[in-house]
This record gives sequence, structure tokens and C-alpha cells, in this order.
Amino acid sequence: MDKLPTIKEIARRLNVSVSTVSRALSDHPRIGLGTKLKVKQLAEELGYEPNAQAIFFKQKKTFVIGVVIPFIREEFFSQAISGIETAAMEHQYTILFGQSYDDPEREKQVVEAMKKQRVDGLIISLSKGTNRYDHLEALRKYEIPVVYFDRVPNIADAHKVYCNLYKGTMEMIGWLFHKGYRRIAFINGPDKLQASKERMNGYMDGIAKQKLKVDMQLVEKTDLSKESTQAAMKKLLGLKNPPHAVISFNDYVHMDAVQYAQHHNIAVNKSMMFVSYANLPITSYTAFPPLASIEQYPYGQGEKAMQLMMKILADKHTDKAAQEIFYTEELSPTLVVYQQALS
Amino acid sequence: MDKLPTIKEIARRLNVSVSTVSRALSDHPRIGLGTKLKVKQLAEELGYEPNAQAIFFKQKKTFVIGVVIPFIREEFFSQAISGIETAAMEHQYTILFGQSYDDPEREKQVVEAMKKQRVDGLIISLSKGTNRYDHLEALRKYEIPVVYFDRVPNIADAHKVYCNLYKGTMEMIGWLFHKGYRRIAFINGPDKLQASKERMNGYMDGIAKQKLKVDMQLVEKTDLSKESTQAAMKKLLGLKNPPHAVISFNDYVHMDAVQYAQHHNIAVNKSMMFVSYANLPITSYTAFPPLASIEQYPYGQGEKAMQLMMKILADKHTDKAAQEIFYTEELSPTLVVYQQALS
DNA sequence: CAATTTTGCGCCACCGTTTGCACATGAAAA
DNA sequence: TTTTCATGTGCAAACGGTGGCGCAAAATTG
Repeated sequence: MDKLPTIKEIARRLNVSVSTVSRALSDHPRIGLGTKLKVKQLAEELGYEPNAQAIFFKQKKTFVIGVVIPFIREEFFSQAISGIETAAMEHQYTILFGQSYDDPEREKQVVEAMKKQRVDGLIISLSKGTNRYDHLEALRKYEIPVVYFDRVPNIADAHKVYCNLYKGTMEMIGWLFHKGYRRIAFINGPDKLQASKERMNGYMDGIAKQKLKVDMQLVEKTDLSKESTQAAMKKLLGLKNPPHAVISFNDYVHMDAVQYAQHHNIAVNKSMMFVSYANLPITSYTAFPPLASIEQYPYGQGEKAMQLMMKILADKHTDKAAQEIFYTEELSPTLVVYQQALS
Repeated sequence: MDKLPTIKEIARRLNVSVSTVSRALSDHPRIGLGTKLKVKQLAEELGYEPNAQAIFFKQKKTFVIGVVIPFIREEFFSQAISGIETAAMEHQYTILFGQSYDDPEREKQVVEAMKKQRVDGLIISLSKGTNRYDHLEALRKYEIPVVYFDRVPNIADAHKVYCNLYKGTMEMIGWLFHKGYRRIAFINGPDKLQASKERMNGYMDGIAKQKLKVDMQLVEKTDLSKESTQAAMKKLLGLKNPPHAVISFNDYVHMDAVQYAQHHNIAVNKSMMFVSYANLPITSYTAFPPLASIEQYPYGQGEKAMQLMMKILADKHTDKAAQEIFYTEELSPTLVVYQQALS
């Protein structure tokens, strides 16, 4: 038994036509009960399994969703991909994986490879440098829907799933204020990211809400690299009037910031408080976990993104008009407090 | 322009046959230069891109490699997958991703989904509970080669890529001995894993080599869960004569062990030394990184696994006899010392 | 200038499966 | 008994390409 069994083989052995076998296997009502039984039994015996490639080819479907993220090694994304994967399995989909390494060029390559593979859809969290969307627009021609998550573009005609960090940031500032901290610094991420803008707006409005005045010396930026974060910390620590608390863009920036502070003899979370976004489990092992963190539910975002994709794909077949509707799912973040900060 | 351009469309417009177009695009020598030019130009204009699904279907190739790992959130595996991905891209392959979550049942499901997708090959790091290989043997029928990495099975007729931890463990014990530590404890992983056996042999022989006698009270086991690791630590700390040093199965076990010790007022890396396997970058942010770690080169293992897969796939076509040769790639680990331990 | 080779292109079968349609048979309705 | 209809099955086209083979025209050879 060298070749894999096909429906042709079953047809040949049973002296029926391939169409009969095909229909028998899919329980077509017009096939006789006896025939169905015979076919199914032989299929079982032969260990027949339909050739998905052939079916997909015919149906113009692959049951594969492409997933592109910046770095899988970041726990945020590995959690997100787990959510995506789980939701995918529930719908019998599999996922094609690729990393952009935060490089727009690489992102383009990966997206193109996925287009070539004719994925049924693409879920992507943009690289921080991406400012052109040609490679993603190109998917439209192939009717491959795109769902953005977390790092979403600032364009209207796109499906998006993300966490509203505006509210979360305001909440964080309120919490810090109540704990008695007044000079609240903020290390934000790249301007291009919508996530940065949201955080910034939240910061501004949060400070204003507490009736503090915004001091732009307390607002720094990082490109997310260790060096850039350290440079930001250097400036903050160099102020004649250093901050009481530092909000970092995410837990990685937080860890780099804390490390820098520690090396410069700051009593972390004693004389200067550190809080962050993301709430990664890994931080619980670190020397100085953030005092509080804004949970962004990466797993939930991934899951939602996939469910949205399923909905879009379903709509595609039923409702032709639905093509031009774009969905946005906004999750509300939660402030998670780890320790009681001394006030 | 509603439909995607196909080779047929090009043929129709140019009044040539589809086969001519096909051959022109692939630079077949029997096609005239002028025809080639015309075809290629029109293809360019129309933005023609070959339907990979169709080609793969005909050629019985998908250019997809399935990758199954226990947990993507473990940095070891996320690094490994990065190595795999990079090597795959170099060969125009893409990767289909799945996690087993260390559950043999889920592993089976994932492998089956990949079989259904007719991946060209499968790279897998086994779940810790896997002791039957039926689901992987089943791939043989589809001529889907399997390359195991890191968590490899203890069977002969399989392709494997892994780190030889026997040597690494002996080296580690030698280093600890030189630093003056005599009572060296060892928290090993599940027996089923070949990796556990290797470490154990290395431990035994390493202890013997230093002319110490093996004290089985110092040897504990964990199923890699936090609870199990803590239970192991509890036993070790409860000994009338506690260990001077603890070797953990990997950095995650290490972190859990250190956390437990810390909560029980042990002066970590002062009164009791902690060393580990894996050397994950994330440990540098933790409160007590291992004093030394055995680097297992996850990225390199992934890369090697993919390269081996490419070789196997290439051999498949050229050399029919090569089918029965099984390759084993053994990487040598390196002992990385982070701090000078007090002797 | 005839014989042979090379060049350029089209025809057709094929990969594994699905599906619209036609056809034959037997049973129920008229 | 004839018409109608449900039932069970087969034929063939289609999905988008590839590639063996054949055939005519052009180019090369003796």
C-alpha cells in the first residue's frame, strides 16, 4: 500500500463512481443507505483521509489564518498568540506564523509569504516602524481580510481589536495621586503607535483631572530598546526635581527603567515608584515588579481578534454587503495593584 | 477587475495556450524570446501572482512546515521558533504553528490538524507526557518527515536535534566543586524526557568524577509545575544537612525554586547557590539570576532542526534510499558564569 | 536542394474533490 | 395503464496550474 487512498481508489474497489463516494462520505441525502455504509466502511478500512489541499484548492479556502507579530519572545505576544490559536482550533482553523521583528521590511516579506500561501485571513500587530500599508492593502485584491490587534493602525477602514488605554492611564494616575505621589513621570513609546497616543491623552487628562499641572520635563519617550529607555531614565533622574513615580510604556520598558534606576542607587519602589502596562506573569519573578500594572488581556485580545476574523469570514459568504463594514472591538483594561505602596 | 488574474486570462488575451504562458513564466527554453517578453509584461501589468495552492496541489508540496512545541510563552521555545522561522524563510518555507501545552491529547490534535493541512514536514518538541508515538508514526504514511528537537523521544528511528546535557551537567558540577560546594542538590525534570536522563547521568558521573559520594536525598524531581518544584524545595530545605548548591532542571524551575527559598529566608546565592540550565535573557531581570547556567542554544537548535528538515526533504527527491537514514545533531552546551560566587 | 535538426507552440491528461445535471428504475398517483 | 415523482447513481466540468508528446515551420547540415 504505497499510495495514499483517495476517493478514486474507493470508487474503483466498490465499482461505483467517484461522485457517489464523495456524496456518500458527506451524507448526501440522495445516496442509498447501503451504498453509504459500504463506502464508509471501506474508507475506514483504508484509512482514507480527504486531501485538504485538493478541497481547499477547489473551494478557494485554506482554513489557515496568518498571524504576524513583532516579537514572539515578548510574553504579551505569546499570550496573544495562544488566544488566537485556541480560538482558531475551535473553528478548525490553523495558524501560519511570522514575526516582523519590528522591521517594516521584514513585515512586508512575511505578509507576502502569507499572501502567497493564500491564507483565509490575516491577524497582525504592526511593527513599530510601519507607516505604509501597501503590503496590507494588497491583500484586499485577494479578498483576504485583515484584523489588527493591539498595535493597530490609525486608519478608519480596518478591523481592530485593542485595549483602550486612555481610561486605564487615567485610572493609574488617579491611583498614584491617592497614594500621595504628585510628580508623575511617563516614559511613552513611539509616537506612531496609536497606543502611544492613547496613553499620552490619558496621561494629560489624568494629570489635569487631579488638578495637577502638566510638566513636560516629566514626559519622556523610548523606542522600546533598552538603550533608549535608559536614556529616558537618565534624563528623569537628572532633573533638579526628580519624579516620585514613573509610568512605563510596558513591562519591558519598566524592567529596563528599574534596572537603570537600581544601578544608579535609587531605592526602587521606596523613594521612587514604578508602575507599568501589560501585567506580564514574568514580572512576578523580577526583583522589582511594578507596584501596579494595567492589564491589557493579551490572551483575550488574541481570542477576540480570531473570533472577529471568523465572523468576517462568515459574513463574506452570506452577506455581500457586509464587506464594507469595519469592526472595532475595544477592551477595557484593568488596574492591577500588586503591593500597597507606602504613602 | 473583479477576479484575480490567472494564467488562463493571460493566455486568452495574448491568444496563446495556457501551457505556453506557464512555460514562458518559468523560462522554459523552448519558448521564443518575444513570446516570453509579451507574457511576462502582461503578467506584470495584470499583477499576476501564481496560485500557490494550485501549484502545491499539483506538485504535492505545500512549502509549509508544521512546528509543535509545548509552550510558546517559555522563552526557550520562542527563541527556538525564531531560529526555525528564520531558517524557513531562507528556503521560502512558512511555518504552521501549534502548542501542545504539555498535553499529549492536545499534541495529537495539533499534529492531526497539521497532517490534514499536508505540511511538508513536522518539527516537534514533545509534550512532557507523550509516551505513545502513534500520531507521529501516522505521518509516515503521508511521507511527512518528523524532526524532533530538544524534547526528543528515546527511539532510534527518528531525526533528532538536541543539546548534550550530559557533558554540560558534568561541567557544571566541576565548576561548583571548584568553587568549594560539596553538597550539590539536583531538581530534575520528568523521567520520561531523554533530557532528564542525560542530566541525571551527567549528575551521577559528575559527582563521581569529583570523588564525592552520591546522596540520593539531594536528588529531587519536578513535573515542571510551580507546586511540584516547591515541594521538591521543601524536601531539600528540610534536610538535617541542607545542600550548598541547587541545580535546577531549567530556568523556570530555577525561578520557582529561588522564590520558594527566598520566602523561607534562605540567603539566595549567599548561603545557598542556585544554578540552572537554559540561560534565558529574561533571568537577567530577575531578583536572583542563576550564578551559572548551561546555555542550550534554543535559537541554534531551531535553526539546525529546520536545516535538517530541508536536507531531508531534498534527499527525498534525489535519493530514494536515503529515506531510511536517521540523523542526530548533537549540540554542545556551554557553561555561562554570571557572577563570581564566593568560595 | 533534400534530409535532418532545432525551435516554438498547442493539445491534452492529470492532481483529488465537488457539484449541476441527466438518466434509469421502481413506486405511487391519476 | 399511463403519468408523475422520488430515489439512487453516473457523467463531466471545474478549480489553476504543469509537463509529456506531437507537429509544423524555420534553421542547419551534407
